[in-house]
Amino acid sequence: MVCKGRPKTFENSEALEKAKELFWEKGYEATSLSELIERMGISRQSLYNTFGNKHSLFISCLNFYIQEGHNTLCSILNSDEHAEEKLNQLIDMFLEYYACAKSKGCFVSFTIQEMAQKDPDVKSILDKKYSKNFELFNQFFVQAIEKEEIKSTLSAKELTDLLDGIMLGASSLCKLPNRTEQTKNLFQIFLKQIEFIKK
Amino acid sequence: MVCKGRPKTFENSEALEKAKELFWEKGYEATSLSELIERMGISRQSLYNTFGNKHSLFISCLNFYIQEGHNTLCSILNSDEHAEEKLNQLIDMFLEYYACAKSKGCFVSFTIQEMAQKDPDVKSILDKKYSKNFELFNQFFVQAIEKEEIKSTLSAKELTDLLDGIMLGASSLCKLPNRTEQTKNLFQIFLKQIEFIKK
DNA sequence: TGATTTATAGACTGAGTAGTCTATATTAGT
DNA sequence: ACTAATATAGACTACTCAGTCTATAAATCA
Repeated sequence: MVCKGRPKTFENSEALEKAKELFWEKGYEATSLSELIERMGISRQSLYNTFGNKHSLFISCLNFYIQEGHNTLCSILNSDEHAEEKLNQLIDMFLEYYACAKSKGCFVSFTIQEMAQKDPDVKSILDKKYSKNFELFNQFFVQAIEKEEIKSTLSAKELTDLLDGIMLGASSLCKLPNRTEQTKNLFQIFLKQIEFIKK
Repeated sequence: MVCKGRPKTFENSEALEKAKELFWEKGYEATSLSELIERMGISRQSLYNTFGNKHSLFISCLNFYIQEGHNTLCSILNSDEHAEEKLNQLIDMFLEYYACAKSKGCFVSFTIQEMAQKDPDVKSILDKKYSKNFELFNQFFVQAIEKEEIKSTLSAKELTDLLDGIMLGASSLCKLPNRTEQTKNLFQIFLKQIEFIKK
């Protein structure tokens, strides 16, 4: 079914991806519509037609980013690998994607700081994201302990809280200059909490 | 020595304090000069006469905040108490002042996210702040181990990195709704890394 | 070809921005 | 009382902001 009318010159998902990167770099307030239009490569009217307004575009970007992150997380944690391998993959992914290579930090962390308190929509999205995240990690640690792949003096819940907290900390730390070593070190300290059992 | 001319109707430090609170709440970009003037209770021209412009006012606020925090930290860590008591005071102070009571989070964490990458002045200030912070914590742990007040499977440097990381994480986490327990829990997990030795 | 529908380029709007200027108020010193 | 110096209230400027409007372009369908 082809539609009537002049066809769009862009893909929604590609434009959204570019908007996401700009908001990720600059935050909500510092990003202007002119910049968005330029970066997304679409006209002003097309932006409003397709994405509503600046705020709803931001919300779409945030949800898009969160969904991507969730998919990546699931694909790592739901594999058939040993828990140690999964954790290493998780940490490598985090360091590569968020923390070190580009020092971009994490869009969600940025948004927590900038928007969580003043924007109810954002607050609700972030709240749900972290609840879901918690469930995912917690389930992983519970199962890994049950399967006797790992042992720790910390409980599954404590390991979850600690990993969550360290990831949040790391995504701020990595935005400072020359903190790559310290950022990586945080995760090494986390791994020290766990004894891995190979069968 | 009294100066010529019409006297100011405000104290610099009081006005700065109020500006600091506004920037802390809203960040740099979302805070307008009109709001600053209103909150500080001074005239527009007085703001420019006394503090330069919006950017230099922000820098002054940031330095002011960092200096306050540093003083508090020093007064806790340089006391004659046992290391356990010092750590408890530190954590209580952090939770009370930054994390829980007001859920305001930490001005520095906010600024890392919003400004560290794009503003060289801010970047340099934050870099120095965290280097100084690291030295302070590291020295504390080195001495506490030397004095045999604490023992840990982690080194002084690792304890320092972990505490730094957890504080950064906590100051993001606490901005989300209903994360008080999880925020507090992070520090309890940290304390589990340490065995305290009473004489 | 002509009617209809959708997309786009770019002008436009009203509000708000950071920062400046001007006129006046309030002090100290002579 | 007059001068010099500083502070302040508020008008003003040039610009940018998010969002809208208009005219035109490009497609389908009859």
